[in-house]
Parts: sequence; C-alpha cells; structure tokens
Amino acid sequence: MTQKLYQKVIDFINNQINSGELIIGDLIPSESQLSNKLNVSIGTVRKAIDKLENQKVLYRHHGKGTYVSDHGFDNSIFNFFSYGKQDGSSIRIYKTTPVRVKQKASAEIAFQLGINQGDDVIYLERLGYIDKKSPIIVEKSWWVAEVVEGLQDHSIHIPDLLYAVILKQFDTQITSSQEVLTAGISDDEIAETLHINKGDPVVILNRHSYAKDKGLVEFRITTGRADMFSYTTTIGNPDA
Amino acid sequence: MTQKLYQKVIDFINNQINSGELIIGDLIPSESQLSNKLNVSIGTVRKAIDKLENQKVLYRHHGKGTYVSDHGFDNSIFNFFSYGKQDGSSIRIYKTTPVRVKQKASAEIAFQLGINQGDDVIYLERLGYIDKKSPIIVEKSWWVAEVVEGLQDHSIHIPDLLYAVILKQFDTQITSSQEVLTAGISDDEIAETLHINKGDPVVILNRHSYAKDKGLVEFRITTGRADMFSYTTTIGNPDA
DNA sequence: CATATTAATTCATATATATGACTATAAAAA
DNA sequence: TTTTTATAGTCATATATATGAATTAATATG
Repeated sequence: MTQKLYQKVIDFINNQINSGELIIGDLIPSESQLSNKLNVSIGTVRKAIDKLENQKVLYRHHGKGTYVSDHGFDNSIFNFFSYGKQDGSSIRIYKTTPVRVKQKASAEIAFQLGINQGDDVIYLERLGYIDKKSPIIVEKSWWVAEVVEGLQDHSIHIPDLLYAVILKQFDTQITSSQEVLTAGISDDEIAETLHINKGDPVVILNRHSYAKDKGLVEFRITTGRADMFSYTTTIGNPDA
Repeated sequence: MTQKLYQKVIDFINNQINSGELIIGDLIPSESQLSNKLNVSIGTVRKAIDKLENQKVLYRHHGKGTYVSDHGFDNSIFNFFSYGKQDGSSIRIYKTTPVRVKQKASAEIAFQLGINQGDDVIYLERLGYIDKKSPIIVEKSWWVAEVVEGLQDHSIHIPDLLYAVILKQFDTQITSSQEVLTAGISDDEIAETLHINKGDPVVILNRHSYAKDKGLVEFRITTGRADMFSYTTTIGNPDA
C-alpha cells in the first residue's frame, strides 16, 4: 500500500469542499456511496469521517446523513465575547461598515500582507454592536486589492459575515486564519469610537486570513472594549 | 444491550485516573488486556481509546503503548504566553512562591469560593519568569483551607506545577478548571511587581478549579504583562 | 563484551459482517 | 382525508480477522 486509504477519503471530501462542489450545510455522499466510489471498505470511510468530524469539518445526523459544518470559523476568539461575565455564552454581534476605500498600502500594512509598499489595498472599517447604542469593537481590515477588486464599491452589500461575500462575489474561499490575541490601552481615536476614555484597556486581535490558491489575502486588527470582553474556556475533564 | 460497551471502557479508564491508580505519564493496560478484562472486543477498546485520545486524556505511542496525558491542563491560556510576537511557540515559565499564608476570606474571595466570609483560606502569591530578571506574571491564588491544610507551611516545597503537590500531599485531584480571560490596566501594586508603569495594559485570567469529590477548591487571579502575552490560534483548515 | 538477529508485544490500518436505531417516505388502513 | 404501518436508507455499535509497523527484550553470533 502506497498511502493510507482513509487519507484518500479525507482528501476527496476536503477537495469537494474546497472546490465548492460541497458547501456549508450540504449533505455529503453516504458512507456506502463513498465506499463504492472510492473502492474502500465502509469502515475506512467511517474512520475518515470520524477524523473530519473531530476537526469539526463535518457533523453527522443519525438517520439522515453527514453534513458539511460551518464550525471552523465559529472558533474565532471574538465570537466568545460575552456581555456580562459569568456564563460565557457567545452572543451575536451586529456589524456595520462605515468605511470602505481603496488606498495605497503603508509600510506596515504591506509588511503584514507580504506585498510592496504602495500596492493597492482595499480598506474596510467595521463596527460591532451588541445593541444599537455604542460599538464595542472596531475592526480594521486590509485586503489585497486584486483579490477583491470592487469591494470598495458601495453597491456591494456587506453582510455581518464578510467572508460570505468574498466567496460569492470574488470566488475566493477563505480556508484558514491565524489569530493572535493580546491586550492594550486605547488611544484617542479608539477611545472616541468606543465611547471610553483614553487609556482604558482594550483587547486586540490580529488576524491573517488565507484563501485557497491565493495565500495571504487579509490582515485585520480588531480592537474591543475589555470590559465587554471575556474569553472562557474549560480545561481538564468536567465529567470526571 | 443496556448501554454502550465502549462507554464502559471509557468509564473504567477515567475511574482509574480519577482514583489515582493511573496518573499522568502512566502506561495504561494494552488493548488486548483491556479487551480481556472487560470482556469486550478489541475494536471496542480501540473506539474508547480513540475518544479519550481526542479529548487529550490519553495519547498513543505506536509500539509502546497508550499513556495518560497531561495535556488537559496544557490548554490553559497562560501556557500560550510567548516572548516575541509571531511564532506563538509556548515557552516555559519559571515560578516562585514568595507569599504563602493562612488568612480569613474577604467578602470577595468568599463569594468566589462559595464559602463564608471569614472562613480560613490559604493564600499563595506566585511570580512567573521567563528569565531571571523581572516577572511577567503575578498569580494570586486562594484555596479552601480545609482542603490543603498546611500548604502555608514553608517546609512544603512548591514546584512549578502546583497541582502536582496538591495531588501528592493533600490527596486532592484537580479535575477541571474554568478560565475567563480579559484585559485591564495595572494598578500601583501590579505595576511595581511587574516593573511596568501604572496604567499599562495587562492580561487578566480568572480561574476556578474543581477537585474530585470536593468541588470548588481554588480561585486564582493571574495578571500578566500584555506586551509579553499573545495567544495564538488557527481557525479553519490550514491543510485545505 | 559488543553487535546483530529474532521473537514477542503493542498499536495502526483495512476489510467483512451483523444488528440496532433514527429518519423520511411510500403504501395501506381507518 | 387522516392516520398508521411498512420499508428503505442512513448512521451507530459491536465483533472477528488479517496484515503491517514500531518498540522492546531475549537470544545468538562474532
């Protein structure tokens, strides 16, 4: 045997997802269909699906079938914003996009995106709300212009989930992101936007996003009010 | 069948761990031994171990056996401190314990530990270093006194891994912790300890730890220099 | 003694098979 | 028509078996 058979199945499913033949929410072929199509036993298909289910790429529904999950990006740290403190229940953040322009990349942005200073980038500034009053996060996002040419056009509607537009309008599938979280204090600009005082603590999340076949396409700095942020995890085994 | 057989295997192994018959680093019985002992097929044992491996409770070493992992607590956010910024490689933090006293619980601490104000608690203050110079984290930890009676005694050596002592000296197994991360700014005391300026940003991690059969036993506030902290995650599928 | 070989143990991969349980749909009965 | 029943498709659990690969320990060989 030249390679692991279950890897063949994993690759097949990943390819279907990455090529767009399968998208979030889709039912994938049944275990027996995959078994026949790929000439492996049904047990091998199960093992492959087990692994993809553990990675949250797929989820099973007994009696119905196996679906493509959208949980990959639900893991973003900033989806763990919570209003109060205790529960850690993730709440919905509504977003607006007050700024969207094409501009020349600064030295810093060029460095972050791996392009040359002065190259075209599309800059978006988004605000996140949990109610209608004042924003709790500011999101600054720079895109390689050639990838999303026209995104600065206000005729394009930007929904809460930015990547949905990127996929549909620009045929660009964001496959993974790298996030780095740290803390800081607000400067004048951030303080005014978030209705807090200069020097108040903020949470800062830098994100680099990669697209299929295109590499690094977005650099994003998200700044959030520390008093509105808490990230909750459980370690160990609560069942024990 | 009254219940899932693989669950029987999972329960057996978890019980061995929780009772202390198996501790971190131990080799668990081989698949065939478990199969014989519990009267289930070897495939069922594999399925059970698969699940525990996914939960990071166990890890396998091909040709040697399956071991009890300590990765449960490696997930602590503060193990993702990194010195520089980029790589996110987790580094070792050396700890000292300059303060350890028995005291009466304040209203706040009593609330956090679910005990009465004025009840005895053991208070530890620990400092974390990445080199020998100045500390980058301050850890304030309050324990229910009856659980760790004597921990304030300086004759007890406290290693970097505090929970190892708790297990051995006080027969108390920490089974899970709940962590909440947020950001803040340093007050005078913290600023002095961490050799930063008052008002500088800090990362704050609150932890509640639970012990087997004893419930909530520790409340901890860890404060770290924001410029030394970064928490890195990858979302989505980098392989895709 | 030092080194190479062999054997035993253990996990890893792969297949085949049987039974059970959940879901949706089509057929039959009220 | 509405309700019930039967059935087919799907994933879930469980066992048995075979082969392969990694590790360790025992044995043979020089």
